[in-house]
Amino acid sequence: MLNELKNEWKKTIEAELRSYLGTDEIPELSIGVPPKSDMGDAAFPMFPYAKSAGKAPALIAKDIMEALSGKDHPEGEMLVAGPYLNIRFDIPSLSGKILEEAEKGGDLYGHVSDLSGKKIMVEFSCPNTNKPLHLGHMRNDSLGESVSHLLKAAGAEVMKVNLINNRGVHICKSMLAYKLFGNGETPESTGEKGDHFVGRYYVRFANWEKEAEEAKKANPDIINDPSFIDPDTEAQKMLRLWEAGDKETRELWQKMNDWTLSGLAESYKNMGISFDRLYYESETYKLGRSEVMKGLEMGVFKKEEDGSVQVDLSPIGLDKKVLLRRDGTTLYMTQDLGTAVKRHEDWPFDSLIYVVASEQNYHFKVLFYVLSLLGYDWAKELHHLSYGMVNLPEGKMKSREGTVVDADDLLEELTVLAKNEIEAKGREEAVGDVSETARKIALGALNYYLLQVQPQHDMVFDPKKSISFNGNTGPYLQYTCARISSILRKYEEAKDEYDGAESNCSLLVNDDEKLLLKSIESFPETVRKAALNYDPSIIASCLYDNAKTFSHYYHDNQILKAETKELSVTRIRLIRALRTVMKNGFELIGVPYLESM
RNA sequence: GAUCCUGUAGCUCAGCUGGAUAGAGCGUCCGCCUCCUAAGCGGAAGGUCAGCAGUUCAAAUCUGCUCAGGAUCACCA
Repeated sequence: MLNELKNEWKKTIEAELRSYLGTDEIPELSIGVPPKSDMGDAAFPMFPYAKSAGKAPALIAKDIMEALSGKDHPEGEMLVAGPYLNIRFDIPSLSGKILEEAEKGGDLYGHVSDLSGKKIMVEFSCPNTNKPLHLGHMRNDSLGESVSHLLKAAGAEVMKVNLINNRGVHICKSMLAYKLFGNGETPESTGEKGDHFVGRYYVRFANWEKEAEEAKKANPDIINDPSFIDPDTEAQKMLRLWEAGDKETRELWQKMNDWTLSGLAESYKNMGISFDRLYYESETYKLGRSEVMKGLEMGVFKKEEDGSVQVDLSPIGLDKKVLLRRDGTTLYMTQDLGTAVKRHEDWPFDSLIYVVASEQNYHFKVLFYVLSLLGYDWAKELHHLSYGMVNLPEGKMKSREGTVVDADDLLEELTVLAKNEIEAKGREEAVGDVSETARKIALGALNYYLLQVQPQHDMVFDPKKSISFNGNTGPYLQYTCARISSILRKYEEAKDEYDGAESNCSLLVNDDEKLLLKSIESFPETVRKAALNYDPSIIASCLYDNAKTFSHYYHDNQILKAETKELSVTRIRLIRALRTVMKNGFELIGVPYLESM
């Protein structure tokens, strides 16, 4: 609505400028926003026309305003602010329409149709089955889930997929450690969550490996000692057994995978993450071979003298890449090739988005190129949503140094903190289910924290300070929304008192009310921008601005006991529309909505 | 060495399709609960937007170079 108006103004002013300057060739007029709301709602700078007019920008602004004021022009009031020609819209007269849109839209307000008819697959998470999730995975999961919601809100049909990395030598490592040191214990017998149980054996292997290294360093001859077992050699041996389908190895593998996966499923559930389809690397890792063979026949790949198959990447400024080992076995790249092709067969998508850390930029650049060499025209619709690392104040998280922030632990700690807050404020009764509310606050805090940073940027997480419930945080947004809900509840309870009072949008005249109206009006535009850029941080900052404005508004103005009943009823409409925007926005960034907190 | 990413307040981050006085939160200091939830609100202090040069009427924003940090460049995944 406001955008259309701005564009109409732009065209009108440009037309006037053409006749003013006596030429059709004028620089495009840019649309800005004045720094303060009392300066108007749209700003058109006149600088670019100063030279050809031979006049100061301020004078041009004045002339154009005078010229236009006698003519037909779009809705709004012109004012000159130095070198700018500003337009002030009559927000109160538009506010009825704005609120109606939001009321009509309801839970779907903010949804747009830019991507309607598009089928988009989003791949994210992709855990290993040898350890639990950590903070880095959480950023991936939050992003993947949020982007999926954004794409749906933009009209797309979305398929969320996960690729479980359940094979390879790293998986064998935890299996081997369990086999040697496990003594038959199980998650049930120790009372551990399955993924943590298996993860403990993965760590056990790493320690064993370290001990063996030291033993070898102390006594190089030890490798000839028949009683010495080299961990890495042993793990490789196990991998070969696995690939050969050895019954005992496969059974152990199956058992440990199940343990991990049931643990991961619980974590996903707690984090509000879900998938429409799971792919398992054990089922996909061989899929790429026939694609590579096809490429060989097509002549786009080359068989080297040593028997390996390689692709020449010089057209995209890179070196060479092996696609099939000389022994004919497959690689990560081979697997991803096959998986992509299979996915397109399973569900012919218009676009596939890989949510994977920026460390793998090279891999995806090559993958997309190779798929295009194979003649898949959908290869150009593949996107790598590359996101930055989550670092600690002292640098990278390192499992060896035990600095990895475990996902379950973090969520649990936050839940306890939230619970303490609820109790400290004496809100147990108001909140109802304390544990459930605490859990939702924790989740809101975490998702908001992870999503407020632009995906591409690395971020720093300080376990001691980072997650707070005050200020620019998820709980602040939840709190603001809960206050709105509280007012709306009270209004419903005392509705009789407002009988006969009609809402009158022309009463919404103060600055905060105008800001909120503008934000409500532009919410669909905000969603569109976030969806098309795969960037949830745009939603996060919009919601934060709203919460901030509302808090200020709330502090200075009575809603239920405004000067007149009419005004109260109108403000109720405003904050109800605001809650719609907040709630719908929450949905997009994984912040649970709370009726009360 | 090559390629890519990043550098904005003490810390964590916005702002970047060039436009008016560079914004938040945390932390520090000072105020505000007879009032719809103080997980709140207001105020103060805090900046050479890494540096240099260029393009432009106008540069945190675009270009180049320099410096600093990170990632990648495996017949690992």
